[in-house]
Amino acid sequence: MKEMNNPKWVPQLLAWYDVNKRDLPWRDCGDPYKVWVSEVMSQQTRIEAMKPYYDNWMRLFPTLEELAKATEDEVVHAWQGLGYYSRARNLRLGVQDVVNNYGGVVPHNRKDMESLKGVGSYTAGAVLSMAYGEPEVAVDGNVLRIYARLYGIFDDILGTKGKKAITAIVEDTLPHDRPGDFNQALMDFGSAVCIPKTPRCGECPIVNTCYAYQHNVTDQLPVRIKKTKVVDVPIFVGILSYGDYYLLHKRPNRGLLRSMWEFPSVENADSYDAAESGLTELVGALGFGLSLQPVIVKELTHVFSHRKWFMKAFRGDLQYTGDHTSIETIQTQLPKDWMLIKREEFADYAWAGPHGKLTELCPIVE
DNA sequence: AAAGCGGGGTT
DNA sequence: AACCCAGCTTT
Repeated sequence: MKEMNNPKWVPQLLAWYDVNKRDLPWRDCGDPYKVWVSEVMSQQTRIEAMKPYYDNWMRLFPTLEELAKATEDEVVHAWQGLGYYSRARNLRLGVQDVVNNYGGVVPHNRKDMESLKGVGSYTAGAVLSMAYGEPEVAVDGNVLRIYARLYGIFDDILGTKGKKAITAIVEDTLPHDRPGDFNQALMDFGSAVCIPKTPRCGECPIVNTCYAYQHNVTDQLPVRIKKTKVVDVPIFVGILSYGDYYLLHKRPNRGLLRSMWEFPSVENADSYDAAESGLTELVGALGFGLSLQPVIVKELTHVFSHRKWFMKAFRGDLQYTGDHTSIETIQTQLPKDWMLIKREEFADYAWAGPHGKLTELCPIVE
């Protein structure tokens, strides 16, 4: 085994953790499934935001086997509102892999762990160290920030070079007697003391060995260079009803908010008239005529990581242009990615982000 | 190496 | 309005 460097800040951080650690339901439970779920839910997400989802998830899918049996629609529905829905789909696939090919036992080594869907370098290290006590690092945004400051790393921590440089130091400083506690100590420390904007150096237990503090460059570290451009997208939305039923569309099985339900919409239309003809064409292909009311009933803006929706919602009434027939018959004749449902059934489906907020414009049916 | 993928709290 | 969060996958 490689010789381990154990600088004095490591036991100091562990001592801080022993006093200040957060009490979290998946912590110190020794259950790799619970740790796995919590780690995936935490990706790019604050702990406070995912906690209620975690509790609900464990009620719905308490074990690997229960989750493996669930449908994709069920897991996405349980994930609704949390974002990055591929996490839910991949978690289900990864768990199925473990049940089918690993005898239901989460792997104990990094190679097998990282082969599971949705499990990357960070999540593998987190699960292995926290659930099994394996000496594996878990390098996330907190760790990159903390080490950049502690060791004066001026490489871009979002780039490959910076991440590799820091990972090498983390591997060198990982205490093999308490790897799980150490990784979690870095998370809690990064969330409470060594925070992104203005680090609380006044209450930091390891300032005496911090490069950024000693050299007075805490305002320069870490270096993060990001270049995401947010594209503006105007969207006209039709809240279209046929009697007590609303017409909904399932987004395609690729791209943003894939396979989630939305009200019929037209992107990038530059006028009401263009939107009206777009919606008329959509429902026309289903056998409906449309009377759209030219009054905006709701206007809202929704920001994603790489685009921004400017939504204008209108009401409309549908007329069936085919032979007079029952609602049940019309429903069966619709393509798979369209449906007519009542307001009271809305809660049974996963809504495409901001479309869920438009449901409040629909009358309550008791 | 860069882009795609959500939503919400903080500054 | 910018920043950033217990990142991973696809291109």
